[in-house]
Amino acid sequence: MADRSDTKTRILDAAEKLFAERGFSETSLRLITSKAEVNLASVNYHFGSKKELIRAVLARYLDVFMPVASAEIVKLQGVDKTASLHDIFSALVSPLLNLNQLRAEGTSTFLQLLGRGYIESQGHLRWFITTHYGEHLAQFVKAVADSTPHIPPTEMFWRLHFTLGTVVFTMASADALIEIAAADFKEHNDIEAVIRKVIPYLSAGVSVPVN
Amino acid sequence: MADRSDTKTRILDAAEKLFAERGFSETSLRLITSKAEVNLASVNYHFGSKKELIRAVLARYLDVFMPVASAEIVKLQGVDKTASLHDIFSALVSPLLNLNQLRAEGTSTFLQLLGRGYIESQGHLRWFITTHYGEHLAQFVKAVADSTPHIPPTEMFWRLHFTLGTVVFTMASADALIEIAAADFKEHNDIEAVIRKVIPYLSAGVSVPVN
DNA sequence: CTTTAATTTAAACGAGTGTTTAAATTAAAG
DNA sequence: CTTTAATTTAAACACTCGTTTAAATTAAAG
Repeated sequence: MADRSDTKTRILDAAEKLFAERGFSETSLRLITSKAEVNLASVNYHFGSKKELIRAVLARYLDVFMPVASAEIVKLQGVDKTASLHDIFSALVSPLLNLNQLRAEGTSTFLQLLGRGYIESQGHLRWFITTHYGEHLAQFVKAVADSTPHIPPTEMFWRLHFTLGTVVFTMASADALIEIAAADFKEHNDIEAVIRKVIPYLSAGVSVPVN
Repeated sequence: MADRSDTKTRILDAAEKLFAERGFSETSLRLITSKAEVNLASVNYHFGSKKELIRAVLARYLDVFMPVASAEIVKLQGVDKTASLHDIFSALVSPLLNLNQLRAEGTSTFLQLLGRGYIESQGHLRWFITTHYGEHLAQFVKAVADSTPHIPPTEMFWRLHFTLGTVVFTMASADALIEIAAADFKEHNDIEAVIRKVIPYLSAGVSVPVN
């Protein structure tokens, strides 16, 4: 097996790019394999099915991001027992930006994939993420809850989903929004600028007193 | 032409229900016409294409909602020159709930359709909404901007899109979230409860001072 | 070198999609 | 009643999709 992984990698690289910019169901295997310059059948040979390819694309990022993000949260809580919401969200910025070292446009690709995943999937991706990375998610949720003891758990449930919606939608359409902002306001942003804009918004929303 | 509109209405009713709960591209014309108990070809006969059917489904709600919402904003600004963000968002609640008188489950169907529309559409729905209801949207954006003069226009651009993301994502998955909240927290919500929960979150996020 | 395993390839399969057509049916107008 | 128009119907069209198959090719092992 010479470059057995070469074909796999070519597929993953082409797939993640296309998935991120057009969504999963709008991206056919024929488009992926033609961009990757590999045979159509090689997807099913190496990954089994399109569903498993989607999971593999996401796992390649999540396996890197999740442990690093977890470590940042732990580190933050070690330093500051009463970390603010803003601090907690900010702790995720460098793990996110590190993905640009993993692959070009890694950060925005990952965030867009996450957005697409939550928007499109009828369940199999939600299931995949929560069963494979559930402990990390639970740890993050706990950190957020501890930082805002005045918000009851049931209210926090809703606000975290509001937050998920904000992030997911913003990231899925980030490219378009950045373009519009440049055209209408002559303000040139990248994905990091968007992340830094959204954090105060989320922090304020999650922590606003009830009633 | 006896019940010419009957077939059209049967199609619209079946389509909006299916579109709201499974999305546009996941809903085939064959599924719609079988639920509506009409012939497959009648969709193309009455609406021309699937795209135009989608627009017709949305227009049936927007034509009712937009003028009423606009009127509420105007009324609010007449009474209170310095209406708060919370007031402005709250002014939309009764126009939204009025849709339940238009059709059963009207409010949640409309909000879910809006969410699906913004999430799924590759542009034609965004274009349709902004060109047909642009003045209403501009009026709403102005009201929000006037209520928060400390937020510069370019920052407001981003925050309104964050808001759109929150609403759209929450509403598209509202049914699932309401179910989970009932199962996990024994808290039974309807669409109105969700709307009332999201307003403080949005208000806080949009108005939080920059830096 | 020969054998065995892994991979790539071209082709086809079967199912699903939106749309179109032309005939049949129903309603409206003269 | 007859003619004309509107609507409904069944069938087919043309296309795309993910997946499978079996043969050809390439790499690894003995």
